[in-house]
Amino acid sequence: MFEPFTLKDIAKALGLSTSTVSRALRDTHEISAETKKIVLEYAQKINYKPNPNALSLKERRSKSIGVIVSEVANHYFSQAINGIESIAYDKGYHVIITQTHESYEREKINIQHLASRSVDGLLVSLSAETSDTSHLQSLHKRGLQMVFFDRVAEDIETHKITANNEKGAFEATEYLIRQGYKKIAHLTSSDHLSISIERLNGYKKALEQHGLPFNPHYLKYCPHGGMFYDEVENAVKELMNLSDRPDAVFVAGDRLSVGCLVVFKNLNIQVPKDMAITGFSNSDVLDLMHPPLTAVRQPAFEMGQIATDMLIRLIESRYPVYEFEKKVLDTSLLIR
Amino acid sequence: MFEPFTLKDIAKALGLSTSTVSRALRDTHEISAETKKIVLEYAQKINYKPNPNALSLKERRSKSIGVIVSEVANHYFSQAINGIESIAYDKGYHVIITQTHESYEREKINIQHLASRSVDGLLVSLSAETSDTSHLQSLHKRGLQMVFFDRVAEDIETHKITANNEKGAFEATEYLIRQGYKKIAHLTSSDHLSISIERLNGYKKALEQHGLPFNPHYLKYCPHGGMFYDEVENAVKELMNLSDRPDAVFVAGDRLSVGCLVVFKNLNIQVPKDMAITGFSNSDVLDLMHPPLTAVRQPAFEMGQIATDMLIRLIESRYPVYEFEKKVLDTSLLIR
DNA sequence: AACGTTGTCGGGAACGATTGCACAGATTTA
DNA sequence: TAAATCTGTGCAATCGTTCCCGACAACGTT
Repeated sequence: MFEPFTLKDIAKALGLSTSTVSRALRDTHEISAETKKIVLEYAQKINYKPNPNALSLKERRSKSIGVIVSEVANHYFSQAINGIESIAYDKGYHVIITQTHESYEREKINIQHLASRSVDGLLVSLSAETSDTSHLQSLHKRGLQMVFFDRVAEDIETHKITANNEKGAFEATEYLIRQGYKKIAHLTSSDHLSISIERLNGYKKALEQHGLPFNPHYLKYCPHGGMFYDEVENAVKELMNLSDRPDAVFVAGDRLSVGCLVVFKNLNIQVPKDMAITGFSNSDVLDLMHPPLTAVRQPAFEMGQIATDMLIRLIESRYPVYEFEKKVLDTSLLIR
Repeated sequence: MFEPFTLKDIAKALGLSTSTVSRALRDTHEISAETKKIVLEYAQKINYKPNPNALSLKERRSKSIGVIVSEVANHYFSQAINGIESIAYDKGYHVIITQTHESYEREKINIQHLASRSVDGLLVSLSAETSDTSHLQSLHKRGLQMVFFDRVAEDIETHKITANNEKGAFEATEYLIRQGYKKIAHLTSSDHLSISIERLNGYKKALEQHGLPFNPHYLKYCPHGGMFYDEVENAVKELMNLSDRPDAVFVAGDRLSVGCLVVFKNLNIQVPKDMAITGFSNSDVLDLMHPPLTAVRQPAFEMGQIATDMLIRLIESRYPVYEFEKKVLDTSLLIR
């Protein structure tokens, strides 16, 4: 069995009390310089580390934050996680990552797990299936701090950080229009996700501004965020079988963009001859793809950093916070 | 502040003692059915969850395992993590993921952090920079259970799980040979990594078996596992500047394979006209790449599952274990 | 000589949950 | 009827750490 050293071990070895050892290690003024030196040296020698569970129990906080994302294999999220870790480690916080795989049930379980005292706060990006946020509501009401990033819950009052989804979607759609496409479809995630709504708005606005009609048949949802291949394939097939078949598609997510290309390939749909495509994606191998994908890129790393900074400020605030920020960062259109 | 409910809260509300409440929740025989019912209903109502820190302190274990990988953005690792989580959750373990970004220093810090009592065991894949494993050795000697996967430490006696790297490398190299290439270079990670050594052996064996000489100038290492673009670019440039320039390259890793394609593209090296390429990769978008990459795929998900199962068996074993397994899983060659 | 200061240190309670033990009251047994 | 057994519950110790109280020297002051 793995038995780390405790204060008691040091105290016994040095013939002191645990309180003296504790104080020596915390560099209290009431311990003599000589004792401090002895204790510190011995602690160093055996590589003593305080038991974090005991500390958490005593301090009633764990110095760790929980992160809920749909998938770490998603480039947007893995970049955001890197941003999260960069800030959290700096401020002495541990990061616990959990994945929902876009499942509402999994999200509930993960959040319950994280909430039950082991984390001081939550960094949340909702799953595609989630429309009811009461599991988060109740925890938030009871005082668990949380900050939303990317996929935010409108009905929970706290800090939020998103990309400028509407503008990004507008630019991507406008790019397709400028390329000469007139029948532009929109493939997106589930309809209740904040990012879906905003991106749809940007898409509609671009159509409107360029005098193109919005065709409801051109709008396809994937309620599971493209987690299942069939879901994407069916959506694409429905688009292709329309009598007034679209000539381009604007895709609203990282996983969907890749999934869409795979479906096109499998269905032998030539891009961009049969169908042009542009979409949201943070993949770093976009220009290696065939066909290359013109994409809207979100500042994922920065979003992770900002969200973490906001959360830690909430956690460490000595007074309750009633003013909440909603920060919106610009996307960039990578043209290929 | 977020103050979860405790046994004391329930006891006070119901006019019982904490011990009675505790026993009622654990369904001990010595509590009357009536009391149990009252306690259970109330606990359910307020959604009581025992404080995991208090439990860890008492039980002297945390029911959580730490995972050390280089990057979650790497498809091999993200798939392995999914395998790890699938088993761990089933058995009631929490998973804490940390990234080294191929840095030895970061690896040491992460492992120290995880080890200091908060995890019951470690699932380790070494960073590219790591050659000295004494930071793991000392913890292992003191009884912290660990299982290595993919990048293993030869000098630590415990369970290990790897892909059949030698065979995979052999097949990939042989594939290039069968395609008619005769001057095959090898781009790999740092020289001390177990996977590098094994893959190099497979590469050499394939050359030998087909009567091709091994040219040391065709062998290029990336000590940081391709974390820096320059590292890969320099290696590739050196290969291209050789008087007897290679006509193909076998790449030994996921990140390197992608990195190599990016460099080729930036240097305007046509694939496979100027240079053929095949390598280890678990990316799910391989056949969307331009050029498509014939790749050796590792059973990442299964490796994660098996490693986790091994680790949990070690953790929960009532007797010390002295017999250790080294499990080797076959790779598959995806030809494109 | 009696008192207050100051500098060092130890004792013990607390954090939340579990559990061996004690004990009251009810029931059964000798 | 008294003793033994059984039920249901509470007390207190424990895990490792911190921190409030004191204890007790060795001083300096009056």
